[in-house]
Amino acid sequence: MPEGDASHRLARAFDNLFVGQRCAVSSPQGRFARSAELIDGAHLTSAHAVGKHLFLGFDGGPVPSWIHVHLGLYGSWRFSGDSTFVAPASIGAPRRAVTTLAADTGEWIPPDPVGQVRLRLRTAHGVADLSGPNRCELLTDEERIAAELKLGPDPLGPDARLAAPEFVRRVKSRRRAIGELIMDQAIAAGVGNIYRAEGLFVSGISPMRRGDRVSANRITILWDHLCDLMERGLEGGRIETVDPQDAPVPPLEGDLEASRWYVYHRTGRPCLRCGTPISEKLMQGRRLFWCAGCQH
DNA sequence: TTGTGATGGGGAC
DNA sequence: TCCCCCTCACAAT
Repeated sequence: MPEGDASHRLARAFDNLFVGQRCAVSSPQGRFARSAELIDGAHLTSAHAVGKHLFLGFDGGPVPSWIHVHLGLYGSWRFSGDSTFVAPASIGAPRRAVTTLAADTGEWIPPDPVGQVRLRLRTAHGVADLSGPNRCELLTDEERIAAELKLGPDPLGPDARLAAPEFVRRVKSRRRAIGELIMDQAIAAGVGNIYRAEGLFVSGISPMRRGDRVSANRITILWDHLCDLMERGLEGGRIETVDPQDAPVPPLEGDLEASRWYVYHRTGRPCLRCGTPISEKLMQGRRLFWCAGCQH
């Protein structure tokens, strides 16, 4: 259930653990078997993310080959390896950690795949198992570029801060509610349901306000907040948006997550800033949360 | 044991 | 707007 912070964290993990190494590529589940065979044994040469999309580049084939992964709602990667292989147990949707099997010899042995593993990448030191992706496919370089061109500016992309005017332009040209717009990956790549709710709250913007009726100045502020919040999520390894200054001390009873999010999953609870009960409704089939007292 | 929801997205109407 | 896909943890029974 990753938003952009998770895919960028994944790109970093692959950069550290796999780039430059020869990879055994397989599909224990079978659904990616035909493609896996084509790049099995190739070297991973690059890893990068754009929005929620992860691109892994391989050499060795007749044409440049990319594995394109989008985790969707349920997808996740699970990592395990020897002592030189330092990675989080998993990134993406919640998954039980894999118990690492230590052989008597002390040598690392790849664990059996757990559950439905669409894709396994293995080096001499560790494995990455992908399960439940929305998308997992092999692309040519041309196709990879086309996929990236469909996406709007990424708050975690290179020079993201300079992209504010482009974000303003894309929002201003639409009449749809800004809460819908910023979930559109062609308008901002990487923003999902949590960053939508939290970004709009921190910016004081009502999710229902039409894009063309938000001032350029406020849209710029929203962009900067999205950059801030998502950088924090990327570095912290989890989405946390509440400024320590706003965190209730001691934490609110029965609201243990109170210091993590302002509005997301806090329906009916008091706003951490103004006390107004947090509102909820469906927007585009997704649960939307906001504070009617703080957002206009 | 069954049911349900979850940080997505695409395609058919 | 609805429907379908992908997977699994956790709640409800």
